[in-house]
Amino acid sequence: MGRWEPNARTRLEQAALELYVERGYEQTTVAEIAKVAGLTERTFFRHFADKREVLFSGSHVLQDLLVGAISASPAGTPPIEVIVDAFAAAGELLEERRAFAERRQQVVSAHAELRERELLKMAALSSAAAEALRDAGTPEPHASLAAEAGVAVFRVAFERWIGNQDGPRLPDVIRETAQLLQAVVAA
Amino acid sequence: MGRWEPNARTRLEQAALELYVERGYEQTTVAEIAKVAGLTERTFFRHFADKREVLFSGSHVLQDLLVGAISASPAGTPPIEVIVDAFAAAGELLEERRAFAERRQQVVSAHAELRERELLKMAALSSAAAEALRDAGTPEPHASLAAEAGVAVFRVAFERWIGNQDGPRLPDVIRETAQLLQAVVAA
DNA sequence: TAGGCTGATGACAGTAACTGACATCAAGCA
DNA sequence: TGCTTGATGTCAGTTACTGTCATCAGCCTA
Repeated sequence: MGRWEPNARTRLEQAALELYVERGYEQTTVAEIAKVAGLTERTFFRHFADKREVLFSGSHVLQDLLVGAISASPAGTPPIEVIVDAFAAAGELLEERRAFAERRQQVVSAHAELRERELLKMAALSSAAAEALRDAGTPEPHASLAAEAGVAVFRVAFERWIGNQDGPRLPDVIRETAQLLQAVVAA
Repeated sequence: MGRWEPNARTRLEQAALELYVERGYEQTTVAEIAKVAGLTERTFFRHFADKREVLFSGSHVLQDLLVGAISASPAGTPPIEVIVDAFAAAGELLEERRAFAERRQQVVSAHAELRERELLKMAALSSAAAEALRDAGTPEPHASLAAEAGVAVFRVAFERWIGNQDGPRLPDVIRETAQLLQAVVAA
């Protein structure tokens, strides 16, 4: 056994979500989170840049998944198709963690500070997707537009999915929403 | 003459932008901004919710313009057309304030905290646009999708416009970008 | 096996964003 | 003339976040 309990980072994440749910984000201090995790405030800030970031460690996983899917798509596929497929693949991950996603989303959407951070993560997702598209040969501004369109679809699809228990699976909602976007934009 | 110099709010905004440009956002304290404006830190926080917000008072003007344009559009117009026209109209405002917009954008894009806030304002713009579309009879999720598509177009168009001195006017860049989106999504 | 190095943590002091409570005082109104 | 109002100042307090130094188990190396 090591000198310290393992998984400090994970313990902090769990403690934070727990407390944010129980008593709200603003009413929770970082010192409390650290204490529940058996650590100190200073250690919290060694693992996370700020009080918000502790809820967003999963976003880089999503981003890697997205970029990987884009890079793996066969050359010559239209960018919008590449993007929608990639988001559908990433959506699979969330589908598998639906209970967690729901719990987390309830906290995030209740606090402007956290919504802000989520938007920043989405913007990062969009930038990364656009870069992956450019690497695959799509020029600007088409790459950015396809990436932004993908994020728009994801946003709307996610909201429909999260608010509709027992509804269709997220990847399917994403594909369906993409078709709707196509109709809306074409009109 | 009143008891205090008038336009406290405007003075704070100008002082803040000035200092953010000169020495950077993080290196500027709210106390310094207030001092330059001839006020105290406490008064700053009576006018603006936080250190970021002082750069974003213009966003509600943009939002009002956008919503007004949507509401004024003739019934029966396809939502995407309504949205693009509305953003083009809003773009006219920025075109007229290009020098200011450029200066301000240089500060905002240099600091993650400020980019975050800008994304929140964009999200608010999207929500307000979607609501205006719904009021005009467009059902969900079409209203949200059209609004998100509009924001996507605006984002890409704004970036192209700001980075291209002597290029076409913002409203024209917006319309052109909208056509590109249509092509990208249709593909 | 002794001794030094490393990396995660604790302890502690400090800065600055933000808030609540109360005081001030010119202008307008009764 | 006196009351109310609204924008401001003052001051004390909380908490997010940072810099710095100390600690110490496990590992590596001589």
